[in-house]
Amino acid sequence: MTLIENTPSSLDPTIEDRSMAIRESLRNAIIDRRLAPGTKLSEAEVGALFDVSRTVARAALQMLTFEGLVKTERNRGAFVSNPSPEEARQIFASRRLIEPGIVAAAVDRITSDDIARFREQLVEEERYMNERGPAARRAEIKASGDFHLMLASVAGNAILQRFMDELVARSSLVIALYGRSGVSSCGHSEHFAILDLIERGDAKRAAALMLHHIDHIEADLDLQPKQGVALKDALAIS
Amino acid sequence: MTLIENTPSSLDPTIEDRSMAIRESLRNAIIDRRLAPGTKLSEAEVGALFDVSRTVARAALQMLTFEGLVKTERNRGAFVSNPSPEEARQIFASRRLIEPGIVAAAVDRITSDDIARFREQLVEEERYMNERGPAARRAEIKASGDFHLMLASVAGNAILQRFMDELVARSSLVIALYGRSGVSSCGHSEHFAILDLIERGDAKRAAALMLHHIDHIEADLDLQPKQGVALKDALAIS
DNA sequence: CCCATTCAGATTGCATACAATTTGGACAGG
DNA sequence: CCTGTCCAAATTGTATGCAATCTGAATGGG
Repeated sequence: MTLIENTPSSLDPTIEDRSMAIRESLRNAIIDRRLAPGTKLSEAEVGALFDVSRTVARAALQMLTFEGLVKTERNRGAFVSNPSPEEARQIFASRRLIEPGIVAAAVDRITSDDIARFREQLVEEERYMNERGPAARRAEIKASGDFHLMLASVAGNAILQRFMDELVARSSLVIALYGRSGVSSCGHSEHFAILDLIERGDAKRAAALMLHHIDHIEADLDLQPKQGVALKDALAIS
Repeated sequence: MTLIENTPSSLDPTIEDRSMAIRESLRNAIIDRRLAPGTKLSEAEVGALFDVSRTVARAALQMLTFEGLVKTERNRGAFVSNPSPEEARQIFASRRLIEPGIVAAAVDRITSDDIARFREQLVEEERYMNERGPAARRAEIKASGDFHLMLASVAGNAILQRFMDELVARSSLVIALYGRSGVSSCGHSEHFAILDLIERGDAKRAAALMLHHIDHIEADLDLQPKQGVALKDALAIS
């Protein structure tokens, strides 16, 4: 019996669906800020870019719309989300609610292997911090978010992990729009401190520091309505 | 200038999309237990039922898949979700994390108008409780979930509200599969008690009671793997 | 009698064609 | 010059057709 299943490129097991692959690709482009908020994502254009029909491109855009990374207006098309200050506040309020619990769950489940992987990740994060240039900045933002996602993964709750996927991605958009300094420099050392507390099994302090950390991230934002956005929203409301 | 927009049936403003309407309809059928877990939802069948093409039906099923109410297997089709005991535990763990925070937020924002609406809702819930028959049971389950959703709506965070939409709907599926007594009778009185504490502004006790309430709901479950499900999962893993 | 193979029917995955809607500009009137 | 109307190009919404895949029963061999 021969293995007819030749598993063409199975690095990621979830690339069963081409629309899923496109979603991932666009997702990364959005959270990396290669696609700016407000950018139009026409079905034909996306389809041509990935060499698929509009049907598949449309499915990918629908998924991103569900995640809140893309906003579609009927008969007008899909655009990279342009979160309002109010949306930004809600995103961080949600994170304040969820992440301390994730940290507490991670304390109970984390292994020494996990901790080693976390340290590697934090070292990489540090490396990008010391580099210059927009590419390093993008990588730094991505790595910073990945810390929170790894934590969610260790916590062992697939549902919360999915919620965090969404919240971290949308946070990245918010920081791109309203961030004062790109990335708060204290964030990185706080990641280290949180990991230390988790390693020591101090769930209470780890959760408290995570709360503090989220406050810091949000404090670095300047949540004033952007001119263009405000105008657009006003038109949408009237 | 005549109003060409004749707004045919605009009770729900979000029925701009036919696929959205189908999603709502199927969603209600699933959480009402008119569609049992495991039921196959073929694109052609759904399309014929709602008099749309497979394209539109497919979009609705994709949305439900994203919400976790439907599970689709590639080249096989979509089925009403059959949550495993582990999934059930994760759903309730998520609710324990999120709902106390929602209650606390609701305390700060609730108006006397809201409270009146809540009391109406609870009276209706009580009415269904005293009725007999499967239709009343379905209505009771729905009403019981609606209490939690109204709370999320009052809390004023659209993101958390969407998370709760998903969690409550999936909880309904879990209760249908693993519920010992259908609906725990103490749940209703706890709803009243929670509302009272919210009205008095006692956020701490209200949140604590909500936690207790969720524990009660989960305690009423018998989270043993169902035979058929276990077999199916075993095949999927092997 | 049991088991592996094959094949037809059914269903999904995807592409394409057509209808409906929006948009921006041309154009006529004030 | 400004304004309102109308139309054509472009884009989305939807239906449908074809290819790929799965399922389950019929069939032939052991």
